[in-house]
Amino acid sequence: MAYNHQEIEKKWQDRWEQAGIFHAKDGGEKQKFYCLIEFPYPSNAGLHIGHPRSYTALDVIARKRRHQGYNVLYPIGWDAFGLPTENYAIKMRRKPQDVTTENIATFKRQLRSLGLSFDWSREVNTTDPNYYKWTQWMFLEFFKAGLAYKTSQPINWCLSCKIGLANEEVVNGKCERCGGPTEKRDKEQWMIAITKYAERLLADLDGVHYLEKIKTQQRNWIGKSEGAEIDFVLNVPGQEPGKHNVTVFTTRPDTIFGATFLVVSPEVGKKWLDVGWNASESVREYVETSLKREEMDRTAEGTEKTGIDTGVVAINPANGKEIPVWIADYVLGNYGTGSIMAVPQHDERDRDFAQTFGLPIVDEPLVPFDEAVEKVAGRKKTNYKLRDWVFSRQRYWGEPIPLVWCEKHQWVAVPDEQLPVVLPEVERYEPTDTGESPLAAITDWVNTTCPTCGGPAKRETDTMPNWAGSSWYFLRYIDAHNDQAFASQDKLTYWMPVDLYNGGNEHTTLHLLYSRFWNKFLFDQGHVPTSEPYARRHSHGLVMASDGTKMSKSKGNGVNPDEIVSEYGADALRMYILFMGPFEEPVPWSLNGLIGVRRFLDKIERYVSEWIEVQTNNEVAGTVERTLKKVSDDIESFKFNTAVSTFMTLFNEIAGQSVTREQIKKILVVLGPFAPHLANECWEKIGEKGLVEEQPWPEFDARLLVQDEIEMGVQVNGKARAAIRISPTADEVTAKQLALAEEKVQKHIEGKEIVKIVYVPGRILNIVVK
RNA sequence: GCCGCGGUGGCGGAAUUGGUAGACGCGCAGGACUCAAAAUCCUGUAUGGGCAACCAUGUGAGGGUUCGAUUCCCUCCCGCGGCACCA
Repeated sequence: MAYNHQEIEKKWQDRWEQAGIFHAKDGGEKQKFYCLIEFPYPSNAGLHIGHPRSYTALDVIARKRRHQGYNVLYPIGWDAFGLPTENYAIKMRRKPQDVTTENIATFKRQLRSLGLSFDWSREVNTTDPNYYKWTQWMFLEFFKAGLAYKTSQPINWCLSCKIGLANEEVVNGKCERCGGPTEKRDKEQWMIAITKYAERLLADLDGVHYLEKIKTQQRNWIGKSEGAEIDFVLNVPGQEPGKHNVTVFTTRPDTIFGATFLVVSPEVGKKWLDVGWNASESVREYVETSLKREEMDRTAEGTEKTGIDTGVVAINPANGKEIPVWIADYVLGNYGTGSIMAVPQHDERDRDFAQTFGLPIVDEPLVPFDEAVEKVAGRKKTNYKLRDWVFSRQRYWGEPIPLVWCEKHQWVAVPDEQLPVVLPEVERYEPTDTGESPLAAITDWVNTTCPTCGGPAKRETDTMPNWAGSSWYFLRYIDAHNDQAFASQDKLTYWMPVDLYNGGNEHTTLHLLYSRFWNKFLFDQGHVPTSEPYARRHSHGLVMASDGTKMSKSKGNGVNPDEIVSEYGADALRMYILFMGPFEEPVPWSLNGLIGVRRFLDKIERYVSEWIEVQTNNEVAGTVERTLKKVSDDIESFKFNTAVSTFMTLFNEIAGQSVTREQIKKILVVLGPFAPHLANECWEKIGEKGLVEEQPWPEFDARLLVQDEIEMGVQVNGKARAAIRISPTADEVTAKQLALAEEKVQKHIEGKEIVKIVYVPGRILNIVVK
């Protein structure tokens, strides 16, 4: 018989709530443990079956820590600004505010049904003015520190979202959100100077405990490279020789003798033209067309190299030789100096180019790096691939940027006491093709007075990207209802840093990098106590559809968590999602797999129902202890799948016999983090009082962990031939005797000479014969 | 191209300071219970042969080290993720 999950899950969820046992205390004797999952984006699609993977895994850890006596903070909130909601609201002709409220209610109901041990009293919502007041305040801190600046620059413009994107949001030239094409547009944008922190973001990775692949990915993204800047004197036709020069960046100054031409990017070419370079018509045309080419097109794999000789000649400072200067779009305008010295002998791209255009390739000897730099009067220079963060969005559903433009005083920060600058509620907020934010049309709101001089002024109408609110939410959980500060210093000092943070790999170079930066900045301003926000970062794999492909709305191959919970129960979903495969890997969903886990839970329930207390059961004492230890260890190493299978093995072994009260209690406590509702139900069933959650994590009896007798393999010439029952500490003579007594062993050594016996106590005995 | 990870039954996956490969679950087959079904329980389930005791083969391919290799080394093939003309 199956147990009634709907009844018992509701029952225990209510009891937990009444007891308030998941509320973290801001201080006290206990050691703190701050456990964090990436807060969800409450889309109108509702909870995705993948969400519980991360949440239950950390729920298991959070619950275990509470048993172990920690003061655990496991909070939850909503990252609710953003495009999908806005687009949906536009389509439905509704207000994003209302849609968001509804979506959050749905998510909340769904998450609550899973029995996660969140501290709901600290719930945060990035779209709540009481929250974004502080997001705005922090932005102004960046502004006041000179790290936020407005500049006109080519940005990635998504044609269908009608929005400017950060570099990180453009994947293969396409919009990361909608997959649509992007183009370059010149636009005034607020930027935040994350590049000022490039070195620290890189160096401080050494001091945090992140999965190695996460560190590697961040390192690559920051892309540090050390080299030198070198000046080349130019001779421009029709101009006085030596009047101009060009600076190149290279990581290989040691190859400078092999430099046979220079290449400047079309962007640099444009600058030259702008200052009056009298170039040929074909050069102008090349610059024009390359600048129009989409990034994607320009950088795609296998793209034929294009370029044009400028007629300008440069002098190689190493050997005084004249070399031609070309313009080519394989050189990027926004990296290094936008110009390079081409060494076809040592660089594949330069060689390609040289071969395409018949430029010389010479093999010159290398000179030591430092010597080369000195000889040509170069300057050592470190460059990073990381770019400054495009912080403006021309959309409605985001935090207004709290700045005011005054003709006299230029950009002026809205004073603290006037924060938050509340997003005005309006009827129309569709994006515009002009690239202007919809807020620009609300003249009542836009027109204001300058905080400095009281004269007429206009509000900034761009909003922040949704990475803003998520860059600091972990700080707000610490003191979610504080209206004097984003959080009190005492509480921040108590809780920071986050001890364990789990989230998706897709955020490694976005949210994870942004929030590290944001926190470091706040640290420098004296607002937070730690330079790094997260002591440890782990990640989970996606839950795929049963055919191994990504779940998607259009394919209709998704799984609805509500249906699973109502039909099979939260405990079954929790335990299955942990069991389905290694936590860091993507794993396909299998309904049969889930049903199998549910069968196992029924088996537990049956076992406990039929349980009759016995005074001793030494038979299984070791098995029980080893299960507890293995499950404990597996939780620490994120091996939830084998933890679940260990429980299955245990129940297979104790089936048909009873265990003592102490034994069954320990089992239920350790089961608790995985299937908390059922564990409590069983706890009550065996006549125990209170909640499983109030029990200490069981201690293991080390003596019971050791088996006095094990089955050990016996090999002949490395091939398994028999197994003997033996003490794991038996001496070689005993082991040898037992092994040689085996019929199967005798058969294989008959008539042969024993050359050697390898005996590893408790592991193997190998008889080598010839 | 570069960086990282991986390749194990029909399927998801276990096992690595080198030590009986295939735990656990799914699926499948057979049986018990039942008038029957569901549920549950029991048995079997890498492959080939004997079709039972057993023998041989077997962790992407090929070499190597070792008493012993899924695990370490070399060469190669395939898949996944990230970066991608960053000089």
